[in-house]
Amino acid sequence: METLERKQRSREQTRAGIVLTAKDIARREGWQAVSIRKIADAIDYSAPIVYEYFDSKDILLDEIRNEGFRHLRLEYDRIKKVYRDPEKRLFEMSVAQWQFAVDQPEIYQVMYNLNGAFCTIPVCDSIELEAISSSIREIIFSFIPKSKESIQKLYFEWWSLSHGMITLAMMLRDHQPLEQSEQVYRDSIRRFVRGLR
Amino acid sequence: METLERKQRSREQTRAGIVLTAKDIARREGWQAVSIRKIADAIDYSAPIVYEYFDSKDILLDEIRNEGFRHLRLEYDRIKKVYRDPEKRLFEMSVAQWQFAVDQPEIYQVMYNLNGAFCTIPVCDSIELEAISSSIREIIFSFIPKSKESIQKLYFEWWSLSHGMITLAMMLRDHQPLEQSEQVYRDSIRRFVRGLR
DNA sequence: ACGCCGATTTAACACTGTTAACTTGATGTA
DNA sequence: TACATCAAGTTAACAGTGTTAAATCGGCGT
Repeated sequence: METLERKQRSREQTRAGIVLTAKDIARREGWQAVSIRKIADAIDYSAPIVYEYFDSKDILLDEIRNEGFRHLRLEYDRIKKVYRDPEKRLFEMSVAQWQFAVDQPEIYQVMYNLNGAFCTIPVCDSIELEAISSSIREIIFSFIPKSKESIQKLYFEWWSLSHGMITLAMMLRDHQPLEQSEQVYRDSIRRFVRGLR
Repeated sequence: METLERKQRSREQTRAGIVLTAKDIARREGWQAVSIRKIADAIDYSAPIVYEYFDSKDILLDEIRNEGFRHLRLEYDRIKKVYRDPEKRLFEMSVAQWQFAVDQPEIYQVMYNLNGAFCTIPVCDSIELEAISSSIREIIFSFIPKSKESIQKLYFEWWSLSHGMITLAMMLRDHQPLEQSEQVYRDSIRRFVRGLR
């Protein structure tokens, strides 16, 4: 008989396969084209098998979303290790967020329910998101120690600026080249960070 | 026999009814809950009737989206008539955009494919959007006459700031009261407008 | 009375998420 | 060897989706 670990390993492999193909379909055809049956076909199983790994499509999407936030958090941790200057840190984190959205747009979409991606589980409940949030707030605090409310306000401003530019840059990508948008993004973030001083 | 106008009037009424119920369902249950059959039921017709007025769901959504942009443009025109100072104009237009998104979130959602709303017709192809865009760019130009590229850059910055704050404020509404977000919005827009000077 | 025409509906197709019921093959036991 | 058990996986079904072709039905003119 096969050992229990062996079974578990194969379980984790098919689980990973489900997540992978979901992202793959989303990347190529958009999230509205992602269906359980299509995923099942791709991993050579029938549809109900997918439900052995994820209780619902919603939960699958939530998993992918949190995977995205986790990835971003790891990037942030890496940046925090490399740079000590809070200004540099915040700038590099912003750039990392841009790069993430450009490299894996389908993940960014499911994180914020953009462009046909739709997960009913509230984003704000995500622990991963909370980790990211406090990570950024911490840095802002580290160079202007103010009240919780002021930090929250500044964090909201930073997030809005970054998120707004990313989503609009995606939307206008045929109308305004991404490199140009990125330049504006970097300038704006730099100005924002300077403004914190 | 009924006159042709009479027929046309009733046609336009049911057409308006379709649009109205679509928005109504979206407002109460979200865009992912809007279906042709549900709309048809609400206006006491069978599903195929809807297709007499809109060739596809996509086109219906596009209509609603453009209605939204048109509404916003009218607001902008009104503001331009009331105020002469470009700074005041841009500020009031920004506030109008905020108010619009708060009052009719379902429209704002379909305009930008947010939260389950999904229309495959590219937003950028909308003439109404173009009208709005040039309206804003015109104002920015009116107090800093620069090159087309610079104006486009500033417009992109303004739009990102506004759109980013609106979408995140919606997302965080349970976590951070809308009134507070609006205050931050007004402050940020004011700063942006000042910065143009 | 008949035929036409336009308005409207029914029925169908290929999908969707999701679940219950079934098959199938391998294993352990008498 | 024969039988029971059990897990893995499949089929089939339900209610819903967008969309379209075919059928119905009522009123009008001839």
